Amino acid sequence: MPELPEVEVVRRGLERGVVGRVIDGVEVYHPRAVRRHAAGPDDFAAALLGRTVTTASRRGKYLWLGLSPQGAEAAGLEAVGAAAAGAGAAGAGESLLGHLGMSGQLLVVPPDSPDQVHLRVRFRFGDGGRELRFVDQRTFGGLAVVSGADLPASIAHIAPDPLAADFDVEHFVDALRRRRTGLKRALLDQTLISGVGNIYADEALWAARLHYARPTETVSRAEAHRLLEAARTVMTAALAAGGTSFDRLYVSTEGVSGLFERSLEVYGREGEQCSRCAAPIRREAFMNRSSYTCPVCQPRPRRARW
DNA sequence: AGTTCAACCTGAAAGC
DNA sequence: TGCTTTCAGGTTGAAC
Repeated sequence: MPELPEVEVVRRGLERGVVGRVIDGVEVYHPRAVRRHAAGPDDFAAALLGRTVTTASRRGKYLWLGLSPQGAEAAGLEAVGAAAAGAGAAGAGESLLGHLGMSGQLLVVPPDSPDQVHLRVRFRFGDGGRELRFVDQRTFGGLAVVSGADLPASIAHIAPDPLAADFDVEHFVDALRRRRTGLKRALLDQTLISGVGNIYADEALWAARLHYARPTETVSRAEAHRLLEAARTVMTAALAAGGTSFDRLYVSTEGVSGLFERSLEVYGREGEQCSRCAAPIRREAFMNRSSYTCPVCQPRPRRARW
């Protein structure tokens, strides 16, 4: 699934492709895609009609589109201005919140382009231009209209991500060392640090020369800083490359794959040589998925914790 | 209260 | 060839 860099690529595409436009048609083809919208698919569609998309935001792997106030659909630009003026009030406004899950895509495509096999929701716009389509093979992702524009209340539990301006490094270091779990489990816990998934967790741990089973309480402050810096470096580089695409399940809003796969050091490289020490990269089962490490650069701790 | 794990899905690839 | 098993970028809710 898309992790922070991939979701940020999509957010930028939405900013270019749908901000400032008026939604004038919503079709939900699979109710599971809007299961987080408690009032159901019909209410989901009705709540969006006539509203202007004002902003495209992201925290970790969640993204959301700010919506003009209901009933302010008359003129697109006017609505944008009204929403911007009201954005100062805490908790005000509504948003279209989305998560891509393991296989979700948000595509901005011409209305006459053929429907994708796993098309779940279609959004048409008043200008008759490109549509927004939510496509999701496995339906782990989803969309909902929620309250809150700055940070929707429903994702208040998600921690800031390491590329966010408000990420508090010292708070993260303290919170990490207070945990009683394995280091990779902590990295994947979106309430501690968000945006990191299985790929970038393994890449950051390799770059910081730390093993995933290190008990968090034994991680020094310096090691925690090193790990965070590694995560920032690898995700920034991945973003510059357009993200990581193993297959066609992750693509940008334009349908373009990312190129970072070729820069991965350990993830998906079982048996290949570590670029630092030439030892063969090892793959192990971990939390019903896989972890990739260099057995030499990242020795297993004597006291390991999964 | 903090931590862990099964469950939610579809499809491609590997195994037999 | 075809059937079965395994695996895939994630999150939640409930159990411990």
